[in-house]
Amino acid sequence: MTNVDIATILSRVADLLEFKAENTFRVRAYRNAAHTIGNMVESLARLNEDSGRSLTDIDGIGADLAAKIQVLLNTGRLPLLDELEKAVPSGVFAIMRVPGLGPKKVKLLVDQLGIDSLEGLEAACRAGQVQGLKGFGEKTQAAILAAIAFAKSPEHSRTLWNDADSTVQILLAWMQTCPQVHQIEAAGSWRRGRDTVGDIDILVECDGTRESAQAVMNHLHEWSEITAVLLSGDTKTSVRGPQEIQIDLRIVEHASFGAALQYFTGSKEHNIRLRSRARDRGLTINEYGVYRLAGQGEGGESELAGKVGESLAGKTEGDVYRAVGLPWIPPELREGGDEFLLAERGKLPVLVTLADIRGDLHMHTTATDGTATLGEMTRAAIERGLEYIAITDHGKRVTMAHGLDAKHLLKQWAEIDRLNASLAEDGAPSLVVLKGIEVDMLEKGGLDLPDDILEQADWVVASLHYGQSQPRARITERIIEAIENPYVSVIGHPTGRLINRRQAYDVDIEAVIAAAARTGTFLEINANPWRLDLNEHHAAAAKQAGVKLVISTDAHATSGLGMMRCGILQARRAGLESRDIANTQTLTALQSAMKPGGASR
DNA sequence: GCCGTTTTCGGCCCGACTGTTTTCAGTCG
Repeated sequence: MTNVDIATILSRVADLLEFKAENTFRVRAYRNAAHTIGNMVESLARLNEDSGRSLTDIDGIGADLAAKIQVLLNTGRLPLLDELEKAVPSGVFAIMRVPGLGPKKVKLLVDQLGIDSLEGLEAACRAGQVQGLKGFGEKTQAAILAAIAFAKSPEHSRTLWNDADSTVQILLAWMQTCPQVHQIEAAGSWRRGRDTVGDIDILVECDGTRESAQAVMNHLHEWSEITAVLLSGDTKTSVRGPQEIQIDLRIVEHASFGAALQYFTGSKEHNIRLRSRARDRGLTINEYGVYRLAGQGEGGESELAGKVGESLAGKTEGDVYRAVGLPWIPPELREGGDEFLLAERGKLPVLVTLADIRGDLHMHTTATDGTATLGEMTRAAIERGLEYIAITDHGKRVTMAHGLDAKHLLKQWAEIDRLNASLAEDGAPSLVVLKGIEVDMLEKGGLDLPDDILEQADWVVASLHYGQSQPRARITERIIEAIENPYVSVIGHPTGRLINRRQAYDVDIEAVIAAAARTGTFLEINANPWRLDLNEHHAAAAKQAGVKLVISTDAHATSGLGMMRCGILQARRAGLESRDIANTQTLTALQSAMKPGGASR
């Protein structure tokens, strides 16, 4: 039973409890636990074997959940889940996912109309049976039909960060042409740098009059890319934009901009913790500012039940965090994990930035499946201000990409020698090109090029492209064998996931990290927006184990070098600092940090 | 169901928008 299995079961329990209209805080407890466990790298099964840590040491897991997880680990089943599933029709899950339908409304539909599937719900709406129910009217019934149709149409997976970013930039440019917009920021998961983005959240400051707010919202509605206005009130509107992505716009005044940016950036879990912290201090935080709780101030009683008096903070995010005794927390860390502990102790990491990066150590050319020549990639790297790059075309196993055999590889390396010589002609070279290769871990074990060739390389990326459906133990064994090869510098995209397209292969990532730590092998954060592999949780675990990471673009064209920023965001979400990343170092420092026996000794 | 130098019981983030309502519940983020 893996962490993900356990998280899935706890999450299902939460869904079922929610449907049964159980205590919302009980539901939240199950969801929190599922969220925490799903993101943990350390396996619960193993944690259990070690007597060092117990389940209740995990934040949000108390005696009851610990006992239930123990039962799951021992038997693979959870009696509570079995019991709940007997009582609730299975189609309820699909119905609960229809936007606009929550537990209360779904329960009414099930109890009153006996609906137990999405199809049943659609039929009932068409027959006009829904609009008679208490709390349901004509509009609700129509909205449900529209929501079902939307849910059925194309795919509604989350958008890759890089794609969402394109939309964000165009949208911001459009909104800035509106004279009533004083200040504008994109927030939400885009600002937190998540690998995928669910919807785009935009925050606008205007002068606070109703007319200005309406003008700003109208301006968004008039954007040519808008296909539907989902809702529109006094300070908030939601629309459907390019590729059906939802855009939420919120309008506030100057004095509230920081508080609103904090609120709108999230995550939800982070905000719940921040606001709880405020409560502990006799304060309350909303998107308008920080206020003293009623009855807590020294200035006498107030008629208001909640906040009293003037806002104590709100112009900037820093003010809001300061009001609860914390330093400003970078958006990438705001996931409701250990960021509060770190902030409180003054131990927040100084996160790596794009400007820290000196080299790019994974890219392809026309020699295999790239679209730019060696010379073109080199020029593009110089234009980006890089100090060194490694050319890492595919080894021969990747036949689809015309992978290089030893003869062709040596020919490319001779060409690189000549290129480096010409770059150094006028004194100090502006850029050094490393002779690299991306070797493949073969299905039967071993690599697709012999050691006596790899020995001559400056930089060796080892990746697994084939035999991805082999069992966990076999895949893990292949990767560890590569890690133990003295000439392998780094493991490329270590889990093989392609976001929204392909699951990661089944690998014991803890064992891979341990082997990398033991041998001094680097692990890659592949900056390609589809990959972002290692993910933030794995990268954080690698750092914890003392492994150095390399952020590489895996560029197949000159434009691909620009994806470095996506890898940087991922590294920042993992809490990585410049010193945790090998390619923030000078080439000399990088080469002396490479593992003993490595090619560049 | 979790959690605690104010609490081991009684709290648990907070507000906008909509639709169906004669004042608010449900949903969402």
